[in-house]
Amino acid sequence: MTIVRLGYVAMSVHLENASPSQTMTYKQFFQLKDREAGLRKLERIAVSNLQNCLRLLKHNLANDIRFFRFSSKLVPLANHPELKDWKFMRALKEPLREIGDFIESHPQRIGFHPDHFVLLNTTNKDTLKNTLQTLKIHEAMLKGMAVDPKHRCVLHVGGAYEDKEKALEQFIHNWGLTPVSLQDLIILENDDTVFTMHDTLYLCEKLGVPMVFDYHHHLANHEKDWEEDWGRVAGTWTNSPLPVKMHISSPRSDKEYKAHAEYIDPNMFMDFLNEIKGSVKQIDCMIEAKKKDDALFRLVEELGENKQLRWVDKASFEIL
DNA sequence: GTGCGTCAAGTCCAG
DNA sequence: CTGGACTTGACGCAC
Repeated sequence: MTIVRLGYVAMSVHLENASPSQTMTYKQFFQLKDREAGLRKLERIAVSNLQNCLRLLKHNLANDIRFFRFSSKLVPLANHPELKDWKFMRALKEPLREIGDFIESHPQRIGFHPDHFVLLNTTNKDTLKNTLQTLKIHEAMLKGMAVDPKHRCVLHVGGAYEDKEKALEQFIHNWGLTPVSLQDLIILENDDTVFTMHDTLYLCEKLGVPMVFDYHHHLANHEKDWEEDWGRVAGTWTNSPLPVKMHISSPRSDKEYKAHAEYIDPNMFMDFLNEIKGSVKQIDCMIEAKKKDDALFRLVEELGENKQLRWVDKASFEIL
C-alpha cells in the first residue's frame, strides 16, 4: 500500500496579495540615503513575506494539502556581503514563531529549495562561502519555526565545470568542509542537464543523503532507465525522519522540453505511480508547475475518477 | 490597467 | 576572453 501526498511550491495563484517573495534589490537599497531606514524596510518586507507564508499554510490546511515548499526569497538580501551586520532574525522571531505554532497544531511537511546559485561542488572559495552562508540562513529559519531542520533543503549537485567526474569528487571534498549541522539539512536532486539519477545516487549513497527523484529531469537527462534503480532511491530515505519525496512536472512542449508546463500531464504521472506502487509506504510528490496550487487542484480533478486510486482526502490518495 | 525593461545570482555557451 | 542567455518573480516606469 502506497499513500501519495501532493504538494506545491512557494505561492498560490488563488490567494491574492499573498506573495511570500516580495523583494528589494541591492541596487534599490544602495541608492537609499538612510541605510537604517533601508534595513527597517527590508525587515518589513521579510515580515510580510512570512505573514503571507502563514496565509499559505492556512490555505493548504483548508484544502487538505500537507506538503509545501517555502519560497527561498523570504528575506531579501539576507546573504548579501554588504549587509553582514544586519541582524534580521530579531525582527523575524515572532512571525517565525507563529508559523511554527501553526505547523505544530496543523502538521504539514515543509521544506526549502535554495536557488541554483547555491553550489556545494564549486571550486571557488567565495561561492562556497556564500553557499554555506545561505544554508545557514535556511537552518536559522527552520529553527525559528521550531521545525527539525533535518532533510529540509533540496539542492542540485551543482556545476559540471567541464569534467563531471571531477565535479562529483569535488562535491565529496566540499562535503567534508561543510558543518555537520548543514549537511543534515541537505537532500539532493537529479538535474536536467548534467547530473543524472545515477550520478546523484552515487553521491547520496556515499554520503548518506536522501535523494529527491525528479521524474521530468530524469526524462530529459539519463543514460539508463530509472525503474530498476528506484529501490536505491527509496533506500536513501531509510534513515530519514521524513517520507520519500519526489518532484513532478511536465514538459512545456517538445521544443521546450526542459521548461515547466503550466499544468501536470496526468497520464505521465499515472505511469510513474503504476511503476512505484507498493514499493514505499508513503511518497510525497511536489507539483512543480507554473500554475502552482491550481495545477495541483486540476490534477486532483483529473485523477478523481481514476479507479486505480482511492482518495484519502482532497490532496492525498492510496494507489490500489 | 497593461506591459516591457530591470534586477540578482553563477554557469555555460557563442562569438 | 568577453558578454550575453538562462531562470524566476517582483517591481518600477512609461504609455
